[in-house]
Amino acid sequence: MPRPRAFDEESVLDNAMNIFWSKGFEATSIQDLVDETGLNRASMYASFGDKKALFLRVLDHYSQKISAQRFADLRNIEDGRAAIEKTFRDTAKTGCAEGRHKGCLMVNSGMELAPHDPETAAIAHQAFRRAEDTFAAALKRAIDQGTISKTKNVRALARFLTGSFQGVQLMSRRGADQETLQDYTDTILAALD
Amino acid sequence: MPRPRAFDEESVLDNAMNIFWSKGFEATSIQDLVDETGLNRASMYASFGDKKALFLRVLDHYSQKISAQRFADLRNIEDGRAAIEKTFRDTAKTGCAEGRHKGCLMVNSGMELAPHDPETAAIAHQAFRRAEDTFAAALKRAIDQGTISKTKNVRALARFLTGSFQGVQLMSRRGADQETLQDYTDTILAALD
DNA sequence: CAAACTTTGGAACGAGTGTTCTATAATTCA
DNA sequence: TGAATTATAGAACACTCGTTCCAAAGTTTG
Repeated sequence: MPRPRAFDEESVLDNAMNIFWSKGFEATSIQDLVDETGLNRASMYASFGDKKALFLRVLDHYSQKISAQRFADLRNIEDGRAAIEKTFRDTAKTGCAEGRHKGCLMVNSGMELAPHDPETAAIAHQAFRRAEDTFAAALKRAIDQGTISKTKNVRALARFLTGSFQGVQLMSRRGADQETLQDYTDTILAALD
Repeated sequence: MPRPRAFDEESVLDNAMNIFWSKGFEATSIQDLVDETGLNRASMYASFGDKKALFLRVLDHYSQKISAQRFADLRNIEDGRAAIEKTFRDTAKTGCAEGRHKGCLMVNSGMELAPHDPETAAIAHQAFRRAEDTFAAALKRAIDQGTISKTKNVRALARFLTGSFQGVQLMSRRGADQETLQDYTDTILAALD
């Protein structure tokens, strides 16, 4: 019965995500979103609610589409140590390859909003809690496989890797050069020995 | 001849710094600054120029007053390894002690503005380049003193420590609990072995 | 075809933004 | 004391912000 939508929700979220990712929440205006998504203001408010609600949708979209991909290898590669190494190497490579240095939306948003916005804080907290668990699982595999010493504290190491992952994303957003990022990740991975 | 200023420039910068530190550049309004510094709008513009100029002054102020203090031990403690350890332990302790989790203004600002503001990007870049050199100097001392293996790559390790330092600041701004921060820093320091 | 219903385009809103202006107050030097 | 000079207070500015409203357009079902 109703008039059908003229836009694809997924691609609108993609576009909105890229703006928030690049500029951050506060610096992104509704006008920016209208311009970049091609979507009309009224349609935006009708479909997604206000700016904050759209942002939370985008955060979820990012989590499912980008983060999931970033951690796919970490989950799927059977060799635990190789999984961790590939995750960091790929992250570092991507980080200094992209022309616009954007880092990771989840890290960026946590930094920008967490201290004053409990909702975003909770989402970011949960996301990295999950990352920590994923690292822990890979570490356990590696220990079972004998590529990491069983004397290591898995939880502490997982926290270290999670923090370091965010550190790499941070450095790449700040525009770190390839050499620095390489040294950084090499030393992170050497900490597994 | 002129009417003397009714405010102390240093304490105005202190107050302005705390707002920017807590809320970030974009989310801080001129009204916030006026309210918190007690300084009149006109006086603010006359003395510091526009918002961006004030922010750059604040960044410099932070660098001299806060950063310098944070890295004082790293420079001054003769025992290189102890200097590094104390720097990280103190940073982690401060990071989860403060009621309001603010992190490090230089890290925050680099994250928020670097991709779109060359000025801030350059200031942050220089600041952490200096930090890297300070870590490198401490590492060299430690190697000379025999507390760190001379087979280590000093530059790579310095870059790792600089990235990790920012990672700790990031985590503490995101509200990481003490246990996580502790595990994180312990593992960072263990990488020196 | 016509009724029902939703999206669309674009104007409009009030509030808040960063910034500037003007008049007044305060101090010092002649 | 009076002229010169600067800071202060607060109104005012133009603009952008996020948000809402309304009429017109479009599609589907009866």
